[in-house]
Amino acid sequence: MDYKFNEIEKKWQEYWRENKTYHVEINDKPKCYVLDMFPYPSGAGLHVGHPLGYIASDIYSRYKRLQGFNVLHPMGYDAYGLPAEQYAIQTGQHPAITTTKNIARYREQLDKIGFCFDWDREVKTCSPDYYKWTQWAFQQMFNSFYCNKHQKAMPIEKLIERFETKGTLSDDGGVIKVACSEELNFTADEWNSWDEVKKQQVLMNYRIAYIGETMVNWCPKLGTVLANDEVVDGVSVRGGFPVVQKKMRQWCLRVSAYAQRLLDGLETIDWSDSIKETQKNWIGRSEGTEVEFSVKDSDVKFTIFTTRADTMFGVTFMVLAPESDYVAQVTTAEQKQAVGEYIDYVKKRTERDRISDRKVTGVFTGSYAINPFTGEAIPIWVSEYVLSGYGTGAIMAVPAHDSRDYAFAKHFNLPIIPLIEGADVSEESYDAKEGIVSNSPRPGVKPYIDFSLNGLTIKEAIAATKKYVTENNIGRVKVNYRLRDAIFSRQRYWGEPFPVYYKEGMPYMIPADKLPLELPDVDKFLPTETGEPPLGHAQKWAWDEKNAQIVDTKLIDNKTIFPLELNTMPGFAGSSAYYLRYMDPHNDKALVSSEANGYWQNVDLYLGGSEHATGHLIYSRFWNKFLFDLGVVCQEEPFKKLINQGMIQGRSNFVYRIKDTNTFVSLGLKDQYDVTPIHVDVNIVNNDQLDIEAFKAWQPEFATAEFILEDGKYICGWAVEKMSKSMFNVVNPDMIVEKYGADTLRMYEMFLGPIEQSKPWDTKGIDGVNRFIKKLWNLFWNDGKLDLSDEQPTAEELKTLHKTIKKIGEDIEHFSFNTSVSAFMICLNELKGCKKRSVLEPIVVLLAPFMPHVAEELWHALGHDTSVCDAAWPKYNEEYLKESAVKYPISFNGKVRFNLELPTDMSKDDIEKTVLANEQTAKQLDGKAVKKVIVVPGKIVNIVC
RNA sequence: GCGGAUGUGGCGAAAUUGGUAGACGCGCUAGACUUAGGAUCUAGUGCCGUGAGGCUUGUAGGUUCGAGUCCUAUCAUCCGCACCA
Repeated sequence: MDYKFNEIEKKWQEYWRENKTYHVEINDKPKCYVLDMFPYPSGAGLHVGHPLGYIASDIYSRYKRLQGFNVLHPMGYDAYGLPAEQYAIQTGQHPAITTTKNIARYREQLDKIGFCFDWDREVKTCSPDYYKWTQWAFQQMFNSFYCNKHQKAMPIEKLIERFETKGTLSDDGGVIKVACSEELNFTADEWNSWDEVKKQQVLMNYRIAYIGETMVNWCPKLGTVLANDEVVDGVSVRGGFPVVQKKMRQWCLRVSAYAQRLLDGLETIDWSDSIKETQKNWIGRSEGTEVEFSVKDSDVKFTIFTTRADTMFGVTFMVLAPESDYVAQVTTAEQKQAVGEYIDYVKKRTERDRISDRKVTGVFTGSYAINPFTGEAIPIWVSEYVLSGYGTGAIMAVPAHDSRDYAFAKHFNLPIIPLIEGADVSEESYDAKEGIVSNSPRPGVKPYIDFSLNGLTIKEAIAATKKYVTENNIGRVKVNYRLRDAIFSRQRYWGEPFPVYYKEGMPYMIPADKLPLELPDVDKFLPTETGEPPLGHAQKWAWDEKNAQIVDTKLIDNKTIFPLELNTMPGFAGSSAYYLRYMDPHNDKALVSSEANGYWQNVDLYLGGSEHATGHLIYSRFWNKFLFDLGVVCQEEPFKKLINQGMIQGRSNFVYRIKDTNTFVSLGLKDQYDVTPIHVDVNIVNNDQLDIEAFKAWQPEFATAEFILEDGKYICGWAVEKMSKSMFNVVNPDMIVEKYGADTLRMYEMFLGPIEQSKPWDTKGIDGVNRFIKKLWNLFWNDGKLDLSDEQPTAEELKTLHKTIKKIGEDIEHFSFNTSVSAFMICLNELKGCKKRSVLEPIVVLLAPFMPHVAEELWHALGHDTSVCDAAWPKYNEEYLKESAVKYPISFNGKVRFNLELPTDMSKDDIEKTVLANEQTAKQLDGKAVKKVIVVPGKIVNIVC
């Protein structure tokens, strides 16, 4: 019987759909949650790289199910975002329409591959019953603040109560420890005297979702702000447009409050080292000291941050960031013009300029700071190499031990004082954190304070300085993070609307029972002429506070009818908690019920690309931790284990046209001519051999092409490039499915190599996998009928079977799917046409995760009337795996080696005797006296002579 | 500059974690069956050498009876962070 994969695949895909084979509900079995990063449905459809991760997770899901787990394996769409909107602007189509179309196309393509998704749980981030919960979470963040003492988010009411009774005074007499944008200090009386607007302004300083006036990444071409992870090398990730820094009022999420927990959490989860490292870098924890400096002949004091508190005696100048508020305070009248000019110069420079040329620039403010350790007056400079956004935006410069300070000192001729014994700073700074401190204070200098670091190691000196600074109240120990708050507004249309209206300039949340606030229709998607976001075009986009409803924009009177927020949320809003929604997708009372969350807990296995390391995977963890603080979810980390599948690159093919002709020369002969390589559609090339007729038909200009062949063939050149339409190297999964079947596609994608590695797609080799499936298939059938015997298996057959059961199970647990495919091939070779039911039936179950359609067909042919998905994973028996003899490598003084087969149960003494009695051993020994025989049990025999 | 990962045949890759390197597949060679072959089957295939034999896991050392695997340097490629004080 022929292997008619398209009939089989169609038949079982329908069967699974009709029988709801993959539908899951909470039951009393142990759970397993296997999740793929949901796709963004672009217009291009899926290429062969997209399903790689889906196939791997599908195999794992099916395996876990066969092992008796209740497996949640859902799929959905991340449907809001910039590309759909850019497309809408270009084509005039509503993004909702193109998105719906794209989703349908994705679904069609996914269905052909035979995944075990529970489609009843599908989510789309752009559908109102989904984004209701995105908006809800945002409102919870607005109504929360982060308490650093308890290290968790708390209701803002608690903070208000506190302000009403104690202001910002904490129990220990300091300022309350809460995450904020700016440290405020006020009494209860002051608080109580303020009006509503002032109170709201102050609260904004503490809310987890807040409006902040911050430097943002503004992308003029896209007409929107972007988050830090959406900008690379000064250009936008989407589109590659220039990005400039601009101060704007924006919604922000206080992700930075969670920096330490985001860092600590990494220790508890099973992710790859590289992605953990990437997140650690992104969070950028740095432990240091803040030290207060006063300005000479002035009341101004300012604070610097340093990780090298041991270098206090080597400070020779101070540097402020150009954006720092201190600049205006310390600039003297004489220097005012120079500083002003410098700041104008810095403003003109973009992020990109700064990255590309690292010129040493700066200007003296005219003021001097007093070093609290030496009493010296040291000049205060302004320079762009100090960043306003990190630390305090001000540094103490120690040119001897910091290369940037060194470059600055050399350029402006400032003094350099080495502080480490033996450090030579004549050519470059000594940045290493190793050595013994000296010159602290310098010998012969009258001590300003009674404190010395001389003779200590750097580590000890840092600790000693911290202690001194803290005790003498001139500073404090401080941990800084590079992680910044996430900017949460986008001046775009195609995103979640904020459930917010404005009264007297302050934002208010629309009532929770009125959610979702649905995205209104607009006729233009471009920003309005006034620079307002596209929602400014909406006809009905005002909030009637009294009647709690949306009304016509024209009615806004700012008394009872107020304007609604015009910005929308960014792409990561909808993708931050979608894994929770899958647990309980139709619940309209809660994001997820506590029953559903209590059962499914969190994601056991998460598969997706590593490009989300500093975006989605940070935001999701933050979002989940916030919901954890609220008590909405029971697990602090959303994704227990993460696997980053590699990218599938394209393998492009080239033809070589002889210059100024329409003649093409085959690869092997091209060096004899002056040729231009031209990308050719990989779909008309087979094993690098060009289908000449198809090529002529491909594009009109090639219709009359002529060819110089080698061995009667036209051989194409090739290169590995990104898979993209413009390279003509996109391979579509449907085409593979059509030609070879879904099972072959699944097996082959796994066979390509380790799941985490990036690799080019190369259709060469797919025949090998296809051949395996055909051979396997033919083993079962004869003359269109199942043809298996009930004979007992031989010891060899049992060994092969049990070896395979063991191997496949271990491989799946270790996500080593490529070796599983090999193991199946070896198994088939070893069985040598064995047609015994007792051997083949368990193998069908082993194959079910990999090639579900074939397995299902065979399973039913074997007489089962339920799905193979409901079978039990076979257990292997160690008994059958025992070797009758083991091959021992034998060496003589490490020089000569050969192998000897010995029974496994032999004692050490017997092994020695047998080895020495062995003919080959005797020959090798050649009369030499044996000094020692070493036996490492089960492994090796050594003879020392 | 800091950090992470990877280097094995013509190609994709294995290697029970320190024990006969190159499993399995592709490709290639020869043969069989075929009107035909982009079908199927059989055998061979790391490199050098007619040969016995020698060499071989980026390079150079080291530990070990024994190293692809561990240690130390070094080179190459890829990725993340980066005037972060």
